[in-house]
Amino acid sequence: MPAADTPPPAYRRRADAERNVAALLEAAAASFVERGVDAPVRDIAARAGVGVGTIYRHFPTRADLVVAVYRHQVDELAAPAATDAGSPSAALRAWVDRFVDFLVTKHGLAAALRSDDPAFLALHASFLDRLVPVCDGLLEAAVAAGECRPQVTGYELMRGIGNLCIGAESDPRYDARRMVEVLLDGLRPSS
Amino acid sequence: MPAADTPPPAYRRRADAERNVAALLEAAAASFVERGVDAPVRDIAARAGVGVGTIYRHFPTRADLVVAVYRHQVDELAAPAATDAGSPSAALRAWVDRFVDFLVTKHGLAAALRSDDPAFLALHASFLDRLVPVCDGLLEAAVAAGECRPQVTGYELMRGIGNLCIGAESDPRYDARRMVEVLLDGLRPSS
DNA sequence: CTTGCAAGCGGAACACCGTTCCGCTTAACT
DNA sequence: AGTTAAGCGGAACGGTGTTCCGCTTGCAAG
Repeated sequence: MPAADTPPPAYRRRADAERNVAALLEAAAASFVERGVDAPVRDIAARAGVGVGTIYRHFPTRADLVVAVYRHQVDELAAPAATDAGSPSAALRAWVDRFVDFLVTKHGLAAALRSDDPAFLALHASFLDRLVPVCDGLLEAAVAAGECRPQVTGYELMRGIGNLCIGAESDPRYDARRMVEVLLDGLRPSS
Repeated sequence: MPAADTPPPAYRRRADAERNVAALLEAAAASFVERGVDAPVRDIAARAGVGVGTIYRHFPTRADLVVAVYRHQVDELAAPAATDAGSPSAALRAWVDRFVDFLVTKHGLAAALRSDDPAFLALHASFLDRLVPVCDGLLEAAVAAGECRPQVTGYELMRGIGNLCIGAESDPRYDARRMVEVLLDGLRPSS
């Protein structure tokens, strides 16, 4: 499975291949916006002006494509917060807000993270490997400061937040942000 | 769309049809356990010893089949609690526990409730119509007693709980029950 | 018991999807 | 210009949901 995004891949890729990968990433991003991360392979290929075989050559599994499309945004989530939040729990809340913003704007991504479809398996691994340590660090700091009860692990918290974001984009009566807030409130030490 | 479960359907159904409906319900229930509520139509039909056309005749949409299979359990959830819980918030918690138990033991049902697949549309309506009033009543009582903050609607709470149950059956590191507990804790009045 | 009819049935057929595979094209280096 | 293999396209396959229509059969009337 090729890196598919990092500019210097050890030994050069052919120029047309490079072009196709770029076109595919752009086409996939557009299709994901319009039809969600389950957008049909053929649609993406057609939009990029390539055959379906070309998709599978560069992105053997759907997860590879999704990861590549959202690589930069995940990088930003994995990076330390730009501004100081004042307290460990405020820092946790700020990060969770960013995470929710990311998920809520991606059709079907939150659901894909919970899918047992083998094509999405690598997605769990990739996203969680990157983000769970961040979440865990923030959570443990808040716990150490006595601002959170140690009820859940960082992993569980991320999964719970991800779950609360599922379907939010198509249900005007459901406010994922508020639900996540309530979940975090549930971690506050009892009076 | 036939009632498919109530014994007296106004004008009698043919005896073989009645047998087939019963066989289908049994086959579907078994398939749902083994392969989840997305079990292939052909599998269910084969198991019941009927053709696929027969499924669609009695259950035009997958939602109809799912609703029929779980009808009794939903009825129980819609019925008032058998025992007095002591306080409105304890009653809410008890009911939520039952709801979670129901969802967690059904492969893919929680996810189906969030699916935007048109075949599942009627599922949202049916389940929510039955259960949201119950949840709303319990929640409002708890709010009135000052045991819950009025942060969310009964609808949102049910959606949130349902979401927290997605994928729980296949992830040993994730405890849906505990997450739901935390969510409910988030509704307690702040110290 | 025979007959007529429509409810009901089966499964072929169709549309769509992910995925694989292989013969052809073409970039890149000599 | 020649050589080579990386890369490409899209036909083909298997699995799905869904529709459709000719045949079967329960059932009631004669």
